[in-house]
Parts: sequence; C-alpha cells; structure tokens
Amino acid sequence: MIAKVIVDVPTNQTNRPFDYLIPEEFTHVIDIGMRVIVPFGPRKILGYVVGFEERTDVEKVKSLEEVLDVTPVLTPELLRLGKWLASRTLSFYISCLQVMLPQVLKAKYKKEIWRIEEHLPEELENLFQGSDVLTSEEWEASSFKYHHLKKWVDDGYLDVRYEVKSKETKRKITVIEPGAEPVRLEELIAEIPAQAKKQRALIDFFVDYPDPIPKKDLLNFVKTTDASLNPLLKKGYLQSYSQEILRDPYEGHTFTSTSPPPLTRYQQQAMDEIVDSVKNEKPDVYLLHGVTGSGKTEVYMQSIQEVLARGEEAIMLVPEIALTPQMVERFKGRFGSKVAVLHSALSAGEKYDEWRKIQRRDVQVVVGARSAIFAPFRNLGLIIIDEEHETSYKQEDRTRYHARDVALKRASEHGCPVVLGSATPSLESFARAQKGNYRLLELPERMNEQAMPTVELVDMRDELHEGNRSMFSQSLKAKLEERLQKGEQSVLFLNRRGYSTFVMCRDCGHVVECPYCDISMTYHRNQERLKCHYCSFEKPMPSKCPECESKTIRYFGTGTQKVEEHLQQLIPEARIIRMDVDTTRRKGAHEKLLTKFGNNEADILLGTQMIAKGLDFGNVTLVGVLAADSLLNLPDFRASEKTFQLLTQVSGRAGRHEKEGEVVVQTYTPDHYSIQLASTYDFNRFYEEEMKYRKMFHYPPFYYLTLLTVSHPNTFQAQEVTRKIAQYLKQNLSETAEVLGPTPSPLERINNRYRYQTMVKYKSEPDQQKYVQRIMNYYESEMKEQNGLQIIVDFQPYQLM
DNA sequence: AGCACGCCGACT
DNA sequence: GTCGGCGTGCTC
Repeated sequence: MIAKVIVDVPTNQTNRPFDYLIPEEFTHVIDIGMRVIVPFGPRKILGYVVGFEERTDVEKVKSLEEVLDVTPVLTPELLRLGKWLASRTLSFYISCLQVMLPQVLKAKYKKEIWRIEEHLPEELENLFQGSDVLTSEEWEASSFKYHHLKKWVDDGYLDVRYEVKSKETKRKITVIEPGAEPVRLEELIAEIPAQAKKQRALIDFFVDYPDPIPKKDLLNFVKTTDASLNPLLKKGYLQSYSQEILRDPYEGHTFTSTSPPPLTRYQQQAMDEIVDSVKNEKPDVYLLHGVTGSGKTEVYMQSIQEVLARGEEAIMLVPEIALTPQMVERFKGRFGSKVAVLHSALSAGEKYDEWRKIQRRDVQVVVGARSAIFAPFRNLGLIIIDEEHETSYKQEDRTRYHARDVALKRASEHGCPVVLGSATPSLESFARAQKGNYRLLELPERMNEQAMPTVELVDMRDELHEGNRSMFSQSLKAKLEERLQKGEQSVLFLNRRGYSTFVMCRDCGHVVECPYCDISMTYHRNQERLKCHYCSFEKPMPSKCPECESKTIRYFGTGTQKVEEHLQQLIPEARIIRMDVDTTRRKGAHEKLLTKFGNNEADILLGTQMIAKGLDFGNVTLVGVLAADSLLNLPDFRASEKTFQLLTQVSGRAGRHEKEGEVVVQTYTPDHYSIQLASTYDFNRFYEEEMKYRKMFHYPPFYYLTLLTVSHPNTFQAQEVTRKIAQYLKQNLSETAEVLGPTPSPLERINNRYRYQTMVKYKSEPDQQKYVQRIMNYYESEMKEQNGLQIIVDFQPYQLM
C-alpha cells in the first residue's frame, strides 16, 4: 500500500502529495488525516496523509518512518477544506492544513551529529568529550567545516541524523482500579498478611468505591505510599493504567449554571427560523441584526441548545477582543463541560488540550476566535459568527482567509445554517441580506426595554475657541463629576490608533522616525524609549533634537497613560482603572481589572478597543468617547463604517440595566454622517449613505477587491515590478475590471523594504486566480533570495496598508 | 526549507 | 592544482 503525503515544505515545487510505502506494522493503524514522519531527501520531516493507493509509478519510493497519531488530526472534510482554502488564497496546501491545527502539533526539526565509532580521531574526541551526540548548533560553534564532517561521515566515524520532535505534551496520570480477575475484594483481604495494615486498607477502599481512582488521590486518601500499593499491583489484586488528562484553563472556577430565560417575541421569532434550518439541515445564512443589548447571545445559546438536543455540534466565533471572561462565563454556565474555549490568552498547551476535547468528542460546543472555525467536528449543526463585522475575522498573514467564507463553506458541506450576528452589520453582509442571499432577522428592541442612551456630540473646535485646551470638554467633565457624586460609573473610550505618541522638536519641527520604516516612532514612557510599531526597532528617548540640537524635544499625542494622568488631575478624587495593552498583558490581568470595576472599586474605566465590546455592567451610566474621528482619517475606504460601528458599540455599554445611560462623543468633525447617524443609532440611514459612496467609488459591496503588494529593498525595483504586474493584469482581465496603480503603499517603507501596490476592482473575474498564480510563478525565482522581491496577494483585503 | 551538485575565481 | 563562494534543481 502507498500513502499519499503532503510534506511540511511550503514551496511551489513540493505543493503536491508524495508517495510512500506503508510498512507492514502500520497498515492497520494508519488513516487519512494522520501525521507521519517521512524521509525527504537527506532529512526527516512531518507530513499529512491525504490518501491511499494500491500502487505508484514512482520508482525509488521510500517507506514512511513513523505514524504520529492514533486518531486523525484532520477529518476528510477538513482535508478537502484545506485544498479549497489553498486555491482560494493562493497558499500552499501544507500551510492551509497547518493553520487548522493547534501550534503544538507542528513539528520541530533537529539535526544531530552522532558518534558511530567508539574511537574517534583526537581532534574529534576533544569536541565530543565522551558524549555520543552533538546538536547541530554545537557543531556549528566548533571550528570544523562542512567538508570535515563529510569526510568523517564517509570514514564511518560520524552520522548525521534528523529528528522530528512533536511539541505536543500530553499530561498523564496513573489510575488504579480493582484487578481484572472476578474475585470478590472482601475475600482478598483474608489473603493479605495481618501485619500489612495499609494493604488491607487499600483493598478496603475499593470495597467501598470500586471505581478507578487517580493514584495520587488514592494514596492521599488511604494515607500511604507506593510501598504498600506495589505488592497489590504485583499480585494482580489491583491494576494500574495511565490516562491522559486535559489541562483545564478554567480549573478552580465555578460557573454558576443558568437555565434558558424566556425569550422576547423577536428573539423567539429569530430562533424559530434558525432552528427550522437546523432541523431541515439547510445551509441557510442568517444575518441577525440586533441593537446592542437586544439579547443576541441568548438567541445563540438557545439555538445551540436545540442543536445539541439533536446530537449535533456547534461553533460560535467571537472576536478575540470580545472573548471576555464574562462571555466564557455565560457559555460555561449554560453548557458546562460541553464547551471548549479557544482563544489567544491560553497557553499553547491549554489550547491543545481544549482542541483535544473536540477531537475526542468530549465537547459539542466551541467558543473561540477566528481559527476556531476549523474545529474538527464531524457533525456540525450550526455555526454562529458574533459581531460579524469585526475585521479580526480576516487573517492578515500567510493564509489570508476570512472566517466568514470558511464558515459558509463548512456549512454547505455539513448542511447546517450560519448565523451572522451584529448590531452594526458589515455593508457586505447587509447588502446580501437586502438582496435576499442572506435572511435578515431583526431584534429591534433592547431586552430591558430601555431606550438607547442619548448621545451628545461635543464639537471640540468650539471647546478650543472657548479656551479649553484639555482633552476633556466642559460637558464631559461635568457629567463625570455628576456620576461620581451619585456613585455611578463611567467608561471612557480612547481610540489608540491615530493617537500614538510621537516625538517632535518644538524648535525645528523635526519628528523622530524609524530609520527603517516610514513612520514616526512611538514614545514608551515606562522604559523612556522610542519604539517602531512595524519593525520593533527601538532606541532611547533623545535628550536633544538630532537635527538642531535644541533641548525642546517633546512627545506629542495622547496615549491612555497620558489621558489617565490628565484625568486624575482634572478629577483628583476619581478612582480610575486603565485598560490597554500595557496593563492587560499579564495573564488574568484583564479579568482582574474588570472584576475590580464590576465590584465598584473604581469610578472610571479608561481604555482602548478592548472595552468597546461585550462589557455589561449595570452601574455604568455614562460613556465618553474622547476622539471619535481618530479612525476617520485613516487611508481606508472602510473608515466611515468602522467609525460608525465603533461609536455604536461603545454607546451600547451604557445603561444596560435599570439605570438610564448617557453618551458623550467628542469630535472635531461633528457633521460627518458616520458620527451624526451613530449618535441617533440610525443604521439604516448610515447604510444608505455609505452605499452611495461605495457605489460611486467602486468599492465593496459593489465591487470585489484584490490587493497586490510588492516590496523590494530597491524602490525602483519595487515600482517596476508592480508596474509590470498591473500591466499584465490590465491586459488579461476583462474590460470591466479596473486595475489601479502602481502606487506607493500607505506605509511606503517597512524594515528598509520599499512597498508598492496595485489594486484590482472587479465584479466577476473567474480566471483571476489563474492570472495571479502565473504572476507568482513568473517571479518565483526572484522571490527566493532573502532580501529580494516579495509579492503579497490579498483577495478581499481588509487592511490596505 | 535544506542540501547536493557544479561551476567559477582566488589562493597555498 | 584545491578551497570555498554561490546559483540551480531536487526531494516520493
């Protein structure tokens, strides 16, 4: 028998299955979707079995070395999905398979130099110092060269061996249970010498509790040690086996279990439709449009309940940033041990264990960020994508997939519906719902029947004219103080983007920029250093201007840290919690800060993106947005959409329970339609306005986009290649396609590489993939060298930088 | 991705 | 002559 294997070498030439003989010992255990170790050239590498064949035409076929799995890590469906993904994103098949699996399943490769002769030449013996093996790093560090090695290998002193090390670590425990012989334990006691009290006690324990028990617990309970257990094992009265245990990231937490509350009329309607599709196994796509606080999560959870009742499984995706302890709490509380949670805050081992729960079919529900869409379920009944407009569902490197596309594909394979939920749907999805491709479900009312909080727009230009140069308007300050008096809480939102702190000389206006990238460097106060966001270059904060040597060099802009200081000055008695990347980096810090806020141990929560979503605190009655237009000025056709979405989400944090909420939005462009319409929660009008603009400028959802970014250390080369690519596309794509560029990328230089781009706007180009693939093949050889050419293709890009 | 092979210039 | 630089092509 021959196994078809996709090898772990992401290149064009190896982007196909290789044939391997299956050794006799593996013929009954090997299966499609398992990982294997195969010899490949002189080394050994990891591969994935994608098929079997009776025979092969390959003459010098080798045997595979080892089978790594007992259960396949990829289902046949996921293998097919990987192929589909590879063709859609123009990635290598192997990369698509790897993206579906937890990090720890990927291989680490080791090269070792082994002694195979007892007596080595003296110079070699000095290097080996009696040991049998050297790592390749140790060898490299020695003064010997490659030809020395080759000679010694030829002479039979040394051997070069390649090892494939799987990073997976399964935690194992030893379990003890009564012996296999069907003897009554009580009778056994008689046979134990009278002085062996502890042995009797052990058997006694099993008389009362005959179930298997972890050895540790048993010894602990009977208060004894291996010394008395081992004789019993030897005699066969008891037996032991080792069992894999799964680390539980939520060990020690108790989740209050909840039962489904009655649904509102709208919730019930939405759920009935979804469940109908579940029952009829129809891959319908629903767009659940519900205002913030309308109870979308409850619709999700009760729909999932129905799916579970049918013996099927469900995936629920949430944006990474919204995967808060509160969200986990709700799902664990409702579904208990039926849920696995996958998000980036887990350690690699914890992620693997959560994934194992799915593979072992211990769980039927997964709640997770983007990559959870690849959960290896075999019987999917429902896929939910919450906050479907979030851009984090698009992977921005290597395999540039969108979780929504993958969801639709998997749903059609499984015959199950997909629910896209949002208070502010993406224009793409809403347009599809309008056209009838998706089915629109509306939740127009908040569950507490409260009106949405009133929004006050504050024109910061007016504040400036009135002599208020601080970042807090008079109105916001007054309202903050009012909350403080009433013992209510406030949330202040600062958009970090477009708000980074740059360093400028007040004398000559010189701005400190990264020497390798075309952006200003960011000042980090804790370390007194300047850092580049893009290439992570850093240097100390200069004490004088590098241009004019003036000492008036200062940092500008506003980070959360600076806002916190100002706020504290403004309202000295306020207790402030700051949440940003700096204060939440440590594990569990996020949760800790939120708990503190929830316990009313602070008056004001100040933060970035991460506080915009999912927060639900009853005592929050004021939300402030410090700079609403900071997103608006980015070079991105979705800027208005993102601004509208963000303002709506943030506003939804106020007045979620009995108390009425209020929102203050500070802006320099109060007349912009995205800010105006967000302040009246008018999604439908925003949609109409924005659609006009998209139509006029030929953007999605009217047109599809493809972005090709070319980078090269030489600016001319980069531009020239981009020009040729654009020309080729113009010639080959249809008349209706628009090919723009070459233009310098919004970030023209990153890491000393110049970047140019060309963008294609099109309605339908069935052959586009083919042409782009040709371009990639044509430039393949030039892309090999480390510093040479790089071409990145992004179909349906979200990030235009 | 590694690694062998092979061709070329710069040296003992 | 040989050593070692790197361009080219292959891995079942």
